[in-house]
Amino acid sequence: MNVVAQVEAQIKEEIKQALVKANLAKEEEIPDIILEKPKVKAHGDYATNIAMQMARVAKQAPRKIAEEIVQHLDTGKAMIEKIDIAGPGFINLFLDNGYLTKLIEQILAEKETYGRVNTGKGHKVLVEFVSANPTGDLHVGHARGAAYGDALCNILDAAGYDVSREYYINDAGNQIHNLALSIEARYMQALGKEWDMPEDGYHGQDIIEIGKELAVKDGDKWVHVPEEERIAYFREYGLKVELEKIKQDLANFDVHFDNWFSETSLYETNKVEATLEKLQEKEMIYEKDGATWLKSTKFGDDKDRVVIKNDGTYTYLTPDIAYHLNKLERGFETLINIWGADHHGYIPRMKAAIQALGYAPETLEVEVIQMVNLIEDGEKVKMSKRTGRALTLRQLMEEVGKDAMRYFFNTRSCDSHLDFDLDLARTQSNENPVYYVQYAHARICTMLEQAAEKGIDFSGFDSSLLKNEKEIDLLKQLGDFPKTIADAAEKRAPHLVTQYVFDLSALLHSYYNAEKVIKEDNLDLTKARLALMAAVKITIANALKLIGVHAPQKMYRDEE
RNA sequence: GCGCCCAUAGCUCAAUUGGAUAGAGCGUCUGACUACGGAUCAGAAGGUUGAGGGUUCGACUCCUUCUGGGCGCGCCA
Repeated sequence: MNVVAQVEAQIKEEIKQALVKANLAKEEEIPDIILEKPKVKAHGDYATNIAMQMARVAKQAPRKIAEEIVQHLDTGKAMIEKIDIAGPGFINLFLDNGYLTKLIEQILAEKETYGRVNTGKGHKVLVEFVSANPTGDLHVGHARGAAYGDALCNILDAAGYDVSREYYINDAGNQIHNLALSIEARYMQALGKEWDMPEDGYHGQDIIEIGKELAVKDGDKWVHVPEEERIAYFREYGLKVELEKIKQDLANFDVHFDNWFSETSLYETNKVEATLEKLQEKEMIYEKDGATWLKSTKFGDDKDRVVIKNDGTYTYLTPDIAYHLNKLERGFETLINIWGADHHGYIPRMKAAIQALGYAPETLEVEVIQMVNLIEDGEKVKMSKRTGRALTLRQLMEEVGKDAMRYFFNTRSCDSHLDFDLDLARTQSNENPVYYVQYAHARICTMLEQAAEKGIDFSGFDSSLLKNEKEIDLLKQLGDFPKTIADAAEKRAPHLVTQYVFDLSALLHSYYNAEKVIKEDNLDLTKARLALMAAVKITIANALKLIGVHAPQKMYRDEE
């Protein structure tokens, strides 16, 4: 446990004891005491609203309760220097911040593990994300999902969850057939033949390339084989090429999956039939109008859903239920799915299916990523994979860069719709806040390097010399890191980490401009400050790693 | 028509999940090293949190009605 958490726990305990000693409540009547960090410094290091919360139980005015608490509080044990009662009954606590300096030793010792907590307690979580159909390039929306999903996984891992990342490949359905037909058309066109694209074909540039590629490689070989054989080959070929591209793009984006799960494999291992049998046993499916239906209305869905059509084939839902059952059978306790907003209507039926199989509804959590609007020349660009008018992840990486993208997507909470101004991203990428944070890291590297050149290190430093306000602010922020991780994990909100590291960087820059770290006339102070800098450096790097952003030793600026 | 999401500074977004004076970036304006990197810093201006009603000590946050926008609503995937 880190020193900050220890101090907070101690304060909470002392407040609890004070309530008991003042005869305001029995120990078991006291709710969890919440310590808040006030926005305004005049309100202390911590504030608690416990007096207001206890007003009903104790049947007294909040301010009166607050006074009682203050009188009975053991300020020595809780390291409290001063207490105020303010407003309707807030208790503001001003701490002796001496304990904070111990943080530096802790951070320097823990290094890249600093910040890790164990609120997850080894809970097994499967996060499924991106899962785009292998029928074309990943676009901006997928990039957002990938950036969010990967950061979330990193954070869950840092919070002590046992996380797996998975990509579900829809390689069995109709859309793959359309892919094959689209490739066929492009292939024929590449050979100079008149050939119409299929109704629901994929019009992307990448498919045109595949058609050309095949024409060059195999000539007109596929014109002369039976259609069935040709389509089968194009299907397999297209799938392989598209999937490889997706894997490569994601790897370049620094997103790595533990498992690529193929829909086809569900059929090969008869999982779909087994799932239907299980639903049958539980009497969760029935027949009507020649089709088989899932009783999803039993679990809050609008209507029951077809699982076997009257032509005997499955709907999209059926293998998907089998897939989710398979996840659960592999021992995952919580399933987190990250879906685009255009699939949100699908959530109730999937949750219903989970319950129909006998699992609690909370087992499946769906995080919905809102749409990304692309703005170019001040106008919204309508994105569509079908028409091929989409900005791809790859293009975006070439123009903006991985770090800026991953940082940008994780400054927003995932349920906000957001506009991505392409012109802004192109022309002002140097104004992107990611450089601000990276610069803070690089600055510290430079300082440490220069100190080393002068033969100064921070061995035997005395952290109690760090007393000025900006140093205390930095220390407090450093101490907040573990809690930020726990918070971000619990709320599935990586943007809290991004905000955290931005704030830490702002404090660093401010400090840097106000105080000189390397003071050759004061070696003791220099050592202490260098140690602080090293601790900030570690923390920035750890935070950036969670978001998937590189922490550079030096900053290079592109020359115009 | 029904369901989900959203509406906060000129623009893009936050807000410790019900807390005190709603904060950042960009943009605008004023300042700062012959100094460890100026991709920085110090400061200013900018708000009836879409509108109305309710809940309570206290509301951007919860409930309700309305307005505006996005996305869904198939025996498609």
